[in-house]
Amino acid sequence: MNEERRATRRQVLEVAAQLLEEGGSEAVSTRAVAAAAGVTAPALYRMFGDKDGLLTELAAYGFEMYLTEKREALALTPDDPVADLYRGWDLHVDFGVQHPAFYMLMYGTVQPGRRPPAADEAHGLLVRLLRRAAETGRLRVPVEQATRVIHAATTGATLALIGEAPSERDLTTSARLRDTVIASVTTDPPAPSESDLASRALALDAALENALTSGSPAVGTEVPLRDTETALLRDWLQQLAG
Amino acid sequence: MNEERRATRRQVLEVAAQLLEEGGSEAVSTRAVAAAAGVTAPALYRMFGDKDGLLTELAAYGFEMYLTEKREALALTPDDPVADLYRGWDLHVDFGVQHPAFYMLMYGTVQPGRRPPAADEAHGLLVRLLRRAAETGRLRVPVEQATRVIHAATTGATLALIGEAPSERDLTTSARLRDTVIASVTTDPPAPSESDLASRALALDAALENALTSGSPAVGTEVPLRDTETALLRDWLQQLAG
DNA sequence: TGTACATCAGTGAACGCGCGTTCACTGATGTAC
DNA sequence: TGTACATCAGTGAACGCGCGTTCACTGATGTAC
Repeated sequence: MNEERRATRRQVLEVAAQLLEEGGSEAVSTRAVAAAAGVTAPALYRMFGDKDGLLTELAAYGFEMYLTEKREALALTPDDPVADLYRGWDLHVDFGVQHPAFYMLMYGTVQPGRRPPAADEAHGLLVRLLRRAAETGRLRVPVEQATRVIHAATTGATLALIGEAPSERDLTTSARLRDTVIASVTTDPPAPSESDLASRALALDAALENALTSGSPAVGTEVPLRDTETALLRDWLQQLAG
Repeated sequence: MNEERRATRRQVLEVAAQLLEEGGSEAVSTRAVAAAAGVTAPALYRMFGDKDGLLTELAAYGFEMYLTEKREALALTPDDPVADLYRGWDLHVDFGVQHPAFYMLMYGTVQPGRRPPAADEAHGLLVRLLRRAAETGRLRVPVEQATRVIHAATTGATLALIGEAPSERDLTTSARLRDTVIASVTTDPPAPSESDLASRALALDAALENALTSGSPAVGTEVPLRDTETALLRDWLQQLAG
């Protein structure tokens, strides 16, 4: 009954999630989870290996919850990737405020240099958004830099909100920071007449990146240059962008 | 021997600080601190009340350390408060990177709506800096708003840096965010010819705030209006600023 | 179709540990006469 | 100056607890003949 086992596992995670939301990360002990889920301790160890395994899966569960909650809102705007950046910011902050304990499990830095994998997935989501913006020439700086800046600012805004008592929370701080930061890495839609060297170089670079990393080359995605030539070209593009 | 007791207390805090820096907050248990400091458990309880008392004093000790480290760098620039904002940002981030465990004790949100008092003191430092900027007409938004935005962005940048492995840390992210955010709340030095309504209104408001809250009125700091008049005036100033 | 065996998720019970905290007591210091 | 007493920081030892984890075992399920 593989099916049944997966259901039990799922239920254990739901119970753990509830404990986390109600009592913070301290409330999530192997014993508390096992007891609340009506499961014996060794059964839990068989499922998740050890406590760390449980927490990792719990973080993944939280990320899945995030995606489920925001599914429809996450639909991409066809021709305005920058608008998606604004929406992405708000969804991120909103999730953090709604689920502070989960957010801290996913984004709270426990040890220097160690990030939970769920945060990586969320990071990937942001990178995809920014790559799309770069492809349409809306990015003023390289994707990597934009990612770092937006990530730092978003988590800062969210954690600051979480740290405040619910009564004195002020969402305009997040909105203000959002507008400032996103504006600083994006450009207005380029008018056909004007030639913005930097953003066009970045747009081409993003397209190259995409073509090189995507598995199966579709029409228009083959790079007809040699590897060394491509590398040199991308180096020049970076220079034009800088 | 009150002197001696204070020295012991100090030494216990130093030992606790060392444990914190080496092993993170988990390493700071009452037993571990007592043992490492060569003190019995009840002695430690007599000194700090309970574990929470110890942690609170430890956070305060960390803030004191911050001030000591940065003492000379914190000297204010006489006529450019905005430059001080830049410097303050860098000092903050630098401290966080140098002392991640302390930083997380001081700024890491443990429970929603609860902030350690040491963070309040650091917050006060920022408010003072911004009030000075407002007084010279260099602020584009009210002090309160500027504080929130800068605080969120600074902690976000610092925590992001701490979360990265030391090898892949990139200080330009912090610098970029710093420039963007500070520029968004400040203005260039006002030229005498142009009359920037908003920033002048804010400058007057900041001066009023100062005059009202400072204990002993010095020359030029008395407010000759009635309370209700002052309140109305400040309301108008806020409107002009908005 | 029936029996013998292997696999393995789950059980009941316990392991040792480090934790925060507190007990009854000691012994040094300061104070009053 | 000397004695009696009060104060109180510090001692040695223990409290009970919840923790992560593991033991030997059961019993249901699936597989081979």
